[in-house]
Amino acid sequence: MGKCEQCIIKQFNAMKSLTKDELIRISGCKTSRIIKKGEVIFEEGENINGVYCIKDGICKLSKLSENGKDQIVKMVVKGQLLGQRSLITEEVSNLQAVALNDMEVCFIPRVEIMADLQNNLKFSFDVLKVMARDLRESDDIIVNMAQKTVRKRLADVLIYLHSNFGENTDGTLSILLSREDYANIVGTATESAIRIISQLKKENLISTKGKYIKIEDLAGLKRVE
Amino acid sequence: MGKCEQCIIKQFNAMKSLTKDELIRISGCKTSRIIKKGEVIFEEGENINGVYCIKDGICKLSKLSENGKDQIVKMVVKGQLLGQRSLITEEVSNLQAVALNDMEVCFIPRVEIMADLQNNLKFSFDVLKVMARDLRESDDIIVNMAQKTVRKRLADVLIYLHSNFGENTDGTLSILLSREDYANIVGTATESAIRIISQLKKENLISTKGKYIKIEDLAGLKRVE
DNA sequence: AAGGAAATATGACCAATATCATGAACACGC
DNA sequence: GCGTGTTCATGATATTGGTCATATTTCCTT
Repeated sequence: MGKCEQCIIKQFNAMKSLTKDELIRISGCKTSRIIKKGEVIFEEGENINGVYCIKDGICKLSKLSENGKDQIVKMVVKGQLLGQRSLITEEVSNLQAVALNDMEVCFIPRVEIMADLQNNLKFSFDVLKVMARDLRESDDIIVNMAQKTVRKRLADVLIYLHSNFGENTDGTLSILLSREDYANIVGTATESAIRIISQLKKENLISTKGKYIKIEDLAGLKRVE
Repeated sequence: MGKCEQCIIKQFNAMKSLTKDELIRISGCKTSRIIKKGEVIFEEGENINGVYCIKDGICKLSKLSENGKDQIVKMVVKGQLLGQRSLITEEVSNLQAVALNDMEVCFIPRVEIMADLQNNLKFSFDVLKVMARDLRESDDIIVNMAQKTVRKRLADVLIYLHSNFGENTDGTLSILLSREDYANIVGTATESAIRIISQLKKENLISTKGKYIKIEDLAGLKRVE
């Protein structure tokens, strides 16, 4: 099992602010785990009891709505921490986490992370920064949900996925989502998402290869209203 | 001007975790201010340069959408701090703040609050807790925006205002919002908000006295789908 | 108290999106 | 390779909500 103090992944999250001693301590109590695509990492209402540091892969965080639909509220990727909020509010998770591809994660038990949060000011301030940025992002999502059409939101998601997760060698988006996932991100019916994807295809803004989507005209996609 | 170390408002926010010395220092550099109803506290894109501690009153935080509509993302009330996020991300504000009634606030300059955030662990952890809870709330708002009808969202807002801000002696909601504000909270056209309010009135779930709204049948309002 | 501006209210119509139905393509176990 | 379930696709139709037009009421100014 890798050692935290030598792990390069921590560069991308607040754990870079931990001291060498703290990292060695964490290293001794963490557990590594492989999570397969589609596997549930934790459920809504579950006591997470710690934090996941994502060494590789991507997962979706979603919340079940009263109408039975899952709303995806965030994607958490390689380099980020998963589960901080519930840790800090000391409540069960309000979200479900599901792996979107095969993942490699380290799990750090609650008590260990809490000890550092309450002793290492630089660390807790770093987490604070991440949260403040998340809140800003949430504001934007709320505004988009409230004010933009489904078509515009879907175009935005494609652009977002492209700029954040990049493309495969054939130019398709490297992150593979089902049409239902797309619907659950923009908050619409699966049929509507499919319909709009077909439409964007007809307008030559994107193309599809099976489930894979390729952006053909990024500038055009940005112009979608 | 009041002294922070004796101010009871701090009980309701993270400032309760500051030491007496820190409070005395803050007290010496803070400025008190009365803000009239409708007045802008800060604009989107403005450098806030500090934090407001709300001694009395309520304000709305909104963001201008590309379609020209203002989306209200949060209400901040007596006892809470305003402007923490921008302070922490060290960016200009992403939101506009406008007073919904006459307010009394204390403004604490950035450097002073930052000093405490970076020296007092209990204080920064308390702010962290508030933010984690805000994030949780944001998740709920995103899900509601994405999955619920305007009618349901508006009913929810009325219930929220009732349970959070209470009622006047005549039973009307103590917080007075324009129909446009209601529209900007639920993310709809003003006409739609007006229409739905009229409809709820016809169904005897609420009644109105001028701009004031009174909840007549809370249980019924909760049943709205 | 009068006049005018702003907020509230309502109707008519249209566009966006949901829902239901059905079929085609694909994926997987045997 | 063959069913069989799942995902993708598309049509028909219903519903929701947005936009524009126009009253009506409220509120503010003078």
